[in-house]
Amino acid sequence: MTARNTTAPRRQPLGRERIIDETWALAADRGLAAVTMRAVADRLGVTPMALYRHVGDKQGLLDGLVERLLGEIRLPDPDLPWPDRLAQLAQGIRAVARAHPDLFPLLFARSAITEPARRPREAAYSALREAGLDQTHVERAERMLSTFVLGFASSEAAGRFEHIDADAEFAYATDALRKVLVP
Amino acid sequence: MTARNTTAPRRQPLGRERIIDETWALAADRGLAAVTMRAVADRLGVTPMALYRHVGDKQGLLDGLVERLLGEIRLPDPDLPWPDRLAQLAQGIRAVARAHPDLFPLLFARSAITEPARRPREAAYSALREAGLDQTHVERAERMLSTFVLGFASSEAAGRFEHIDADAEFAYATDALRKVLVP
DNA sequence: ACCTGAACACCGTTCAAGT
DNA sequence: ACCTGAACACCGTTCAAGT
Repeated sequence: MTARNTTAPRRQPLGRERIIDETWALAADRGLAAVTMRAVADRLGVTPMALYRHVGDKQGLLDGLVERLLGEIRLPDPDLPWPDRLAQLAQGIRAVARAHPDLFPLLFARSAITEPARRPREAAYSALREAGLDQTHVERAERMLSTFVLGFASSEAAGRFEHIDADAEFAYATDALRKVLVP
Repeated sequence: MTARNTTAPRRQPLGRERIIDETWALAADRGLAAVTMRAVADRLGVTPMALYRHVGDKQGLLDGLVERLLGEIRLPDPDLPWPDRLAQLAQGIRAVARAHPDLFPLLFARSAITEPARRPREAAYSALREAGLDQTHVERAERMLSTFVLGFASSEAAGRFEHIDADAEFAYATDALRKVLVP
């Protein structure tokens, strides 16, 4: 509420990177609801209006969070056999959902086609190609797997699998799905 | 913006049912973003404060929308064989997602355990029991199927499967999933 | 080019008061 | 019991102005 950074006014120049950094930090310690143009500006010791030049608008701020969220997904070790790579990627996505339960739903609204979603998707493609699928089947299998994994992770983050052995169930289901998609 | 219903002041008594009716209508023709305590009150010719006694708070309004959303799911014809019942239920869920794309994500945040989610879930249970699964496997299969169907429907509503034959892909994936879950 | 100040048109919610 | 009026503490965003 009171002005911040009055003793240390603008060390670095403002810019998208620094704004998203602070947005991410704010979301991490106060939750998604606390992410407002005003609050982010406050943390940067700047007027809300100053942000508009760099991030467009509020949605631009959220896009920044989606980017970071996707960047947080640990990519699988490329030396592992392909089934392990798929499993590791899926676990990486679940881990992000658990670490950022309130941010995770943002992935459902705007994801997939955007650039930052490419790296995890390519990791899945690579594993599925190595499994022997041709390109059309690789793409379809990736869509079905990611749909299930995102759905599962969202459900988990929302507490839908509260009293259930989610680890066992997830392992079982992804294994079964994989067997169907990769005959 | 201007006062409504000034010529026809409060015909019926205010109450949760009537409030949620109007909320649903508002969401249908102006979108989820237009659903505010003030706008709903305005449509009812009443002060925003009047709503609090009946719906608790803003979240109570959204819970009402979730109820209606679940109520919109067409339940399968009980005379059909179980695989068709499952398919019909899944299509019913997709249909709701397509009819209310901006409301549908609400289902992910708060669903499953709540009472209004019971009817579609019971329909799935019934089909899976008829397929010969015991109760533990019925519940697990339902969780996995609903996770996939909700994820697929959300993705579709968000436009993730824009240039893809979603019908074919959905049929293929749910069929495959069913074969795995119901051996 | 980049930031500020003031303003506009909103929000959800509390609280005391009216009937 | 049920609703209102006024107020509080916020929002995102526009616009003209400053440097």
